Amino acid sequence: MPNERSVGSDPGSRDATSIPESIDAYLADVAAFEAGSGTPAPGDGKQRILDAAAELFLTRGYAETSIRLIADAVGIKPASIYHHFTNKDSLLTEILEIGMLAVDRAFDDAAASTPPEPADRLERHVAAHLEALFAHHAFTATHVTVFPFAPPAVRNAAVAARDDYEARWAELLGEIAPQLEPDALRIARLALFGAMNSSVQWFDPKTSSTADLASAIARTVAHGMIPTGAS
Amino acid sequence: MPNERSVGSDPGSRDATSIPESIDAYLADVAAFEAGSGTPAPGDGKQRILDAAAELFLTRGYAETSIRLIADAVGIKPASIYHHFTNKDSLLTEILEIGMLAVDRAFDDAAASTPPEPADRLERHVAAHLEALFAHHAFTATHVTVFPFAPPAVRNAAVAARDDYEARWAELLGEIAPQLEPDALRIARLALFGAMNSSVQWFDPKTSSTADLASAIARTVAHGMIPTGAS
DNA sequence: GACCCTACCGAACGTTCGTTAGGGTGGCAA
DNA sequence: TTGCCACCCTAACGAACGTTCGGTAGGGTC
Repeated sequence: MPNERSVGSDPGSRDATSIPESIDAYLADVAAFEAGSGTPAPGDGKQRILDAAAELFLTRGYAETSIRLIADAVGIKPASIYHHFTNKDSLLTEILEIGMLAVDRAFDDAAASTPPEPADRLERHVAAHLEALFAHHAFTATHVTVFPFAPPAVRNAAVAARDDYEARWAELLGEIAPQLEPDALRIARLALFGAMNSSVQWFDPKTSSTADLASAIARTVAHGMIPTGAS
Repeated sequence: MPNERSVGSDPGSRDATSIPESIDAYLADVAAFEAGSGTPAPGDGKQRILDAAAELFLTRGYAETSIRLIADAVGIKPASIYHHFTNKDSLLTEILEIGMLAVDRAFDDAAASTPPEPADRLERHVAAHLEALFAHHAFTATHVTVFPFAPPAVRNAAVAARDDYEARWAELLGEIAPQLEPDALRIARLALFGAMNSSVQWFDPKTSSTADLASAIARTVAHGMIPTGAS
């Protein structure tokens, strides 16, 4: 309920700062690209800017990444970026929205299938979050490390979607662990978020599988790392 | 056990804007360490620069915080900062060293007392880490959020001490949860770090006690958030 | 008084920043 | 053919950046 799904695939309207459509187009193009078609799609320039900027923002930081550096990475001149984005802030805003959309859809997919056991349900959602985190790594991980230092205007534009996503997790964990009090539940939720999101800084999806990571984290969170018996 | 001895005993500090921090112990150590040059360095002004810079780096980010902004916060002119620090990088380096020293000493204190139960031992160390995290908040939290985007030279200078601290935790958790395999142990350790350190972004030590936070996190990590059930 | 030292300042340096103005393509629609 | 439009360019703007330099006030030491 909290999240809005009325995206649609209508590429018609283009209101100066109308962003959701382009996000949808972006995700569609990414899916098409990953499906095998390596041909440069129309509107390719903007997405290449987004990709390069997200990667640079993530590795270097927002303020440390200049427009000129992004332009060099794409292979164009700095002024050309302003044909696709009104300013640097809007570039980061769009990246954050793409990342939020990715994890939100992953939550949808995980919620669609309903495992019986609470532990399995938790693990499925943890796996969905982590897979989205690394599948669209540059866009989702930006939420973890870059967001805290983003300009206030950018943070304010992204905070609503973030709150919605956290609310979905709060509801889920409330059902999974009904015995926990609200305070403990809130701490457990935020600690779980910290544990999962911190993995973008130390987990390499090329050496291990995200499924293994998800099961390890989910198992620890579900049953703890000390075998039952000790008080 | 927590090391907060000389908070307000001396009327030496005359300013109301500075955050009360017990960094004098650190400065004594630095003076003893650099005894070769023979410069005693009383350093009241330097201390205020460190406090203001740490707070600004933490809230705004490193690149986003200008030397002029730090100088304004302290009440001096930008050029005066270069009397105490060779450049901006060295300012961040020193802040990171102070933060690392704080958590490392907290680990020492926690290790000095040896509780019998693994769960109690874990909780004591979690509490020690979290208390250091919030007692020297601006200096320790900088390691969490600012470090990833610090200039490479600064990161390289701080990475050794960070590795040492992580190794101490790895040994501790290996003793607490000997049944876990190395891979699972590593993930559990890093996930625990992510959970604890993320609290600097959502926990307010003024509304709740860090001890409650520590027990909540430690209990979740030790026994999980799902009551004893089949996996 | 001569000398040194710490702490700070005013003024400026050269560089990089985000951003804008204006011009030139090539392709597609009429 | 003409006109438009998406796209990218060169060139430059003012502002802010980290940093340096020469200088000064004050205090301690012989």
